[in-house]
Amino acid sequence: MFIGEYQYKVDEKGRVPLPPRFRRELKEGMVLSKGMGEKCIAVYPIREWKKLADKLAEKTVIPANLRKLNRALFGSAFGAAFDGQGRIKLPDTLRAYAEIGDTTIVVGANARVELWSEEGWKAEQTVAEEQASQIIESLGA
Amino acid sequence: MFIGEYQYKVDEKGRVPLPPRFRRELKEGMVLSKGMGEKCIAVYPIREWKKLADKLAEKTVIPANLRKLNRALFGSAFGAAFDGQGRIKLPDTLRAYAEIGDTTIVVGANARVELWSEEGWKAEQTVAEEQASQIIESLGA
DNA sequence: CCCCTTTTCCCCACTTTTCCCCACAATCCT
DNA sequence: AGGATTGTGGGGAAAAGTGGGGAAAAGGGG
Repeated sequence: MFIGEYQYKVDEKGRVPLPPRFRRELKEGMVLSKGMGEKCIAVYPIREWKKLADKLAEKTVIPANLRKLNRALFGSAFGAAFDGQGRIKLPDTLRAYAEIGDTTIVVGANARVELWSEEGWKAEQTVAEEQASQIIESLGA
Repeated sequence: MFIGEYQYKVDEKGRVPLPPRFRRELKEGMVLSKGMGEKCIAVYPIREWKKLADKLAEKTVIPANLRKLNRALFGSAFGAAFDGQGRIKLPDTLRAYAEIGDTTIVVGANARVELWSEEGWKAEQTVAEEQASQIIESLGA
């Protein structure tokens, strides 16, 4: 389970360190892809990625919108691994898609990790909180 | 069950002691997150947090608002544990969110604990009292 | 086909931050 | 009043963030 919010610099070579707390779950490898619907980079542990891929493969009848999702997911996917310092390299295409400059916000989102630009994360946050309080109360917490 | 209201100092390193009475229930670990809707920090015993997380994980759905909830909840959540002196460290993002300076009010709220700024707690209290009297009367108490 | 240029990747080193432990002072309970 | 527990502060060791240099690989031109 990934939780927390961290800010890191992206160096001129496009490298980003991930929080040490996240590294254990990602050590076996990870897949980067476009965030579904949002302007962010999604980071899946290799195991979670496979589960996701299997779920999509099961559906023999594929509605058009799912087919689009398929293309967006797999077409934009890159494998990644840590260097000796716990950093990964962001592919230029994904970095441009998420509009990440020389700083990024790393966000734990349960089964996956997300990388945001500062501006994008701020905007997302304000929208999310209002809905969150309502749903939580409906869960009885 | 957490009850009572206590005032503590936040030292320059962002550490806060929790009331000794609370420590037994939190000894196995805790999760800090934004008090959804209110400007405070919510502290859940690890067991309570997992119950909440499981309820969300059940829903394999993809709706955008649930995705956003995931982000708001898990993104603002941080694991925490006591140091040798019964203190925890407040993450900077949460501390800023709750506008907690060098003093905080620790409030027992049944299944969870809440950390407030002095001003925020005062304001919340006056509002809460009015509503409480109404609700109690409606219960015939 | 070879060599030179450019890029990528890996490793090293410095600086900063974090975490853990110790110590003093005030308070509570007996 | 005495002892134990708790609030508060600070120092030191360990880990993490950041940047840069050099070797290996890839690409292009002679």
